[in-house]
Amino acid sequence: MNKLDYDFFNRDILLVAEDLIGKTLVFKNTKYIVSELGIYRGEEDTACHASKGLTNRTKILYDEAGTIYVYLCYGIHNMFNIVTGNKGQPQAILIRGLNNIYGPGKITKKLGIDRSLNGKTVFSKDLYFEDNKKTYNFHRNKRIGINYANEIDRNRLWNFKIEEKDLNYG
DNA sequence: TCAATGATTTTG
DNA sequence: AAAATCATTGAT
Repeated sequence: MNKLDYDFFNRDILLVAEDLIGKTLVFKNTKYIVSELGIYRGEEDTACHASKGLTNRTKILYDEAGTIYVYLCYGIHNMFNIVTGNKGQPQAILIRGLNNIYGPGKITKKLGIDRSLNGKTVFSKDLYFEDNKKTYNFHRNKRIGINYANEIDRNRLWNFKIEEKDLNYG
């Protein structure tokens, strides 16, 4: 019905991110509002894992739109990303907030998402996104945790966030 | 402000 | 083969 399809994700990541913030993630029949996300856009983005080119780890970013990219950060936290854009164009959206839970590692811990989902897609029965026909007010902030990137990329407003007070479920 | 904790990447 | 680097979090 309102399931977000391949064409939705097969666009430039900035367009996808604008539309994905505030949409619903359906994971194992439970619904969550996407309340915060981060954008990592191509080899030119020094904050993006693909800035070092194609490696065994980053090759997943070059895959089809809608592919899931999960990697382990700091040996503890699984990071849940969705690949966007044309195949061969390494872009991914990091899901940083669901409902009032903010923090990419907290989300995957709560939902039980780990690297076994790496390479799967967001077009499955257990995991997909849908349009809830609602609009939310959100803010554009600097990305978090990317001090290793150059100044231009550090200053990009590629973190989108819906404040908790602006969330309404129902 | 700092330790936990391990896959990935580089040779610091 | 060894060291450094992390898209973080929760506890001091």
